[in-house]
Amino acid sequence: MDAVHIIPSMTQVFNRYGIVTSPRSTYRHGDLRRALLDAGIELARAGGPGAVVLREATRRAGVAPNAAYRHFASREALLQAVRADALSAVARAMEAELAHIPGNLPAADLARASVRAVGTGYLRFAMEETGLFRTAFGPSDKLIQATPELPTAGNSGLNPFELLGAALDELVAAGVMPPERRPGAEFLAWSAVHGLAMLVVDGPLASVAGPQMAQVGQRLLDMVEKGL
Amino acid sequence: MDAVHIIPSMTQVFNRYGIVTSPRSTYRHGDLRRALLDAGIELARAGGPGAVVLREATRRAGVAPNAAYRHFASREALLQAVRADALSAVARAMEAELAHIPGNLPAADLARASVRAVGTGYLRFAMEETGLFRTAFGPSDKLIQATPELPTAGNSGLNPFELLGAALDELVAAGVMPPERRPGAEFLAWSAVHGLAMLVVDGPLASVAGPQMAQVGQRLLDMVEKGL
DNA sequence: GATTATTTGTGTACACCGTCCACAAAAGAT
DNA sequence: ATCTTTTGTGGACGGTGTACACAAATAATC
Repeated sequence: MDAVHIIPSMTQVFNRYGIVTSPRSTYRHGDLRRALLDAGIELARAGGPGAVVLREATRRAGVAPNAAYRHFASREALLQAVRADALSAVARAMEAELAHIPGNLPAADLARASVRAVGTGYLRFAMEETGLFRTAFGPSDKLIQATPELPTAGNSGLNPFELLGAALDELVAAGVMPPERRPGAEFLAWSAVHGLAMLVVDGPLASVAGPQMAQVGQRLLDMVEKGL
Repeated sequence: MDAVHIIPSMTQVFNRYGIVTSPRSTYRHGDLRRALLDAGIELARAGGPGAVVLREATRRAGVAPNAAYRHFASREALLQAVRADALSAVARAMEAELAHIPGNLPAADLARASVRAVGTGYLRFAMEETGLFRTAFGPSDKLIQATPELPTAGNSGLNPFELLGAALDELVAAGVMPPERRPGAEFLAWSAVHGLAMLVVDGPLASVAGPQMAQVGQRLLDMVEKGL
């Protein structure tokens, strides 16, 4: 099969910056789903969930608006896919933080450091990738759940929630946390960190706590560690 | 001035349910700003911030879409006013919870109960008035600040944040919390409670923690109390 | 290899939204 | 009684998501 075909319409294709996007040489796109997803991720990164606009994604992919519907049932479905990608980015941010823990710590300290690393990664991601963070945890029609089709895990194979759970398990294994406190503990820890992130990212604490986020974040993790 | 005038157009006015809304008997509305705000609040209550739609508010007020612009500079401005109202509803929910504290407690217990009441009111409001809660704390172009024009206080004259601050002050006054820990403590407490509310209200914990919200909430408040 | 079926694009169209502009009616000021 | 300001109406524009019909490219089948 020859890959070069007549362009269906000779009208030039411009992207939204007015720059000529090379029109596809084939009528079929190749991997439109991927292209739309990438465009969606870029939009989310820059402007949060509200910026994930179907028509704009198709524009960036150099394709008619309706083409999107061959790959996503709706705007919400595209957003869902972007969300999954953002979640695995959160997981990778946590893993990066976990990788910085010195290797020669006693088990109890290691466990505590792991919990902190998970929380710190979460907060760091919220600050550095605000758009993606808001997309990952912003309001959605359907709540996201890890499906084989939409993986939310990082390089370790664990998604953010599972990474937190693993760190808490370490805490129990190291004898730092009594086992009877373990069930449901991820809800508490997650709530604290998530709340701070949300309040700073697009809540009323943006100006107040934003600049000192690192300090406030560590103090919040102190509270979690002490109160869990 | 006679209040009854000729109706400018005899076309019947329908609201979106198809029910005939009595057309205004005067060309001027009377208090359109209030009517739009009420409509906006109702929309927010039912569907969160995204449901606050200018045209729908004007429809409910029985008025042309553009009339709204005589009272609100934009949709966002209307939303801002709704948000302020929702915030004062949060404050009232907290005050209702504070009012249930028995009056004969020792100062330390009273202070602790006050902090819990503030948190419980917050969580209760999130569960019972989800739409308003999401509107109050959802993403906004401009972060809301208490202005005389848009009051956010409850019956006590304090807004939610100030109510929390007052409760924490009690904690210090009663000797429960060392004074050096007081500055910034509202960020920590607020984060924890806010996070749980958000995760349950339109986050991934809706199905997991939603049903046991009361228990999880109290356990979260235990953590805050112990860890602050 | 020619014909058919299936996938994946395009084009047109609709309803809805926020918002701008010009105009008209009511109310207030002079 | 006239003029000015406020507050409503009407029409229009560009943006969105999405439904429907059609066309091109690929895959399947005889």
